Amino acid sequence: MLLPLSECETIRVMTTETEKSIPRTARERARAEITREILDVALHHLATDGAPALSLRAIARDLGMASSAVYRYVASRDELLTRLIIDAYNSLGEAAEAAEARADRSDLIGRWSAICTAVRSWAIANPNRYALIYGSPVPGYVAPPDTIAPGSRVAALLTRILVDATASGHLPAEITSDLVSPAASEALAPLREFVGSDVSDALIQRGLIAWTGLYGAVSFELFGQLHNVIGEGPGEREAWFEECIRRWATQVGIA
Amino acid sequence: MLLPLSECETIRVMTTETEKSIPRTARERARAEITREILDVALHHLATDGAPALSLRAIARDLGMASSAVYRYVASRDELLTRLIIDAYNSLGEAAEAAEARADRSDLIGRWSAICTAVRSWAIANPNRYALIYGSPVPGYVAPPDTIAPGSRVAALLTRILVDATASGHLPAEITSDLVSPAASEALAPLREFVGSDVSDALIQRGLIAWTGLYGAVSFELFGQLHNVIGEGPGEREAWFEECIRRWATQVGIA
DNA sequence: TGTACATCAGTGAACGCGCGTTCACTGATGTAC
DNA sequence: TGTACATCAGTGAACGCGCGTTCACTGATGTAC
Repeated sequence: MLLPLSECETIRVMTTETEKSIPRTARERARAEITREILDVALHHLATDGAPALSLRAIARDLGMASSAVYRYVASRDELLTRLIIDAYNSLGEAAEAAEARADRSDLIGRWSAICTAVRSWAIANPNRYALIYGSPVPGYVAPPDTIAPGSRVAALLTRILVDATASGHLPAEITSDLVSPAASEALAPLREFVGSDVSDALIQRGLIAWTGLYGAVSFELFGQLHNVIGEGPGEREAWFEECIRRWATQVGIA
Repeated sequence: MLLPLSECETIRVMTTETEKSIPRTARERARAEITREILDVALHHLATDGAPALSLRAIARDLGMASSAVYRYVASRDELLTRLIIDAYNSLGEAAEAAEARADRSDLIGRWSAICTAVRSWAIANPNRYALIYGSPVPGYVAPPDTIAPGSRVAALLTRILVDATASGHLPAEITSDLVSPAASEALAPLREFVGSDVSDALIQRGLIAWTGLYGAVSFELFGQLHNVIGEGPGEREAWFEECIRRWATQVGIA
């Protein structure tokens, strides 16, 4: 699910100008517009009924066209799902990137916090899109490789903080002296290719736990696993999440 | 999703002898047997095709009976789902309890580790059952209150370790002196009722993060989010998970 | 600028499938006298 | 122990629904001369 950091910059450009040159002919313009409409309606169905209930016929119905006409724009239901997945990853990635960009570069904890908060906010605003990318996989559906790059955007942001933290030289001793078992170090090989060689195994491992912890916490909240665990009054969930952020940041030595 | 600790002991008894007194008449015996068969076939379908594809008609077909006959044993598809959910929670809970019981009572880290490992092993052995209870909720389905108690069993085990850790007096100073924001403390109120008043807010918060982290890690592994992140060679995932356990345990002050 | 042909969007009917659930009915099992 | 009645399991047909996908076709838009 990850791409080397070096390639990540290009992705951002690619995805934002995904609708490349302005369409010339009337046909091309109409095509782009209707494709957009189909995706919008699909997104709306996704938001209200969830992915399993997503149906090409229902989309066609909403758009007032024959169900067969949709096939001029979308090859199959699976392809539509793939587009929605990529779209969701990009939407989440953009939200996180925008939030992180607002923080001072040297304010590592501020950047960390901005990302976590953005992920949670986006998930709450788009529960079904979140479930689509981070919930249980749809049985029988296999995500094509095009989803990998968009799916790496948030992770890339977090990783960059670890790199910067290492470069700053301010990491606490307990982390710089911390070691990881040789077997675990080996298991981190794929990530190492992504992160580069400056960051220590221990810090990678800690970052990884924070990363899985972030999504674990958001998923639990979203999927109802925190009922009767964390209060649901105004601000309570936020206060709790703040504490989580603080602890994750401490874990990776930037708090 | 949680029940006061005091009530948890009784649940264990309840659920293990859920098939109460031995059925007397032939009819009752047959009924119990066929109900069992229906659940078994449902479980098998769940394992191979996942929850969304679960169908009463398919189950009837496999059992060689008319589709309408299933309704003598199961009120509706939703009710069947509920039974499978409860069953899954109990199966997971029993696995975790059994593993934890094998550790010495005073060996807190051993108990902690046993629980985490049991959860992961069970999830890997039963991916669709895991997805059923910890994956994205089925749109339109609402879990009835009967699922709460079985769903609390693992959490109860972890909580008891926090209680014992507090009672032991061996918690490191950084935890006993750690504080949580007043707002977060308030948010923890529902949990506090579950845990009792001995355990500090900070420790509850840390336990909570470890808890969500555990399921976050297992979900990520199971749902394919760790592809190209953690190596998939023999023992690599296990080595990585061991490190996670170690860090979570450190977080709650028992490592 | 005008015509001939190719390209493409959209239609409507059809195929073949599966699903959950209900209902009137038959026949076996259990129970009370 | 035997009979009369009630209970229950299981059948098969039906209702009404929705789905993904294909295909031959019409009519509009684009292109090359």
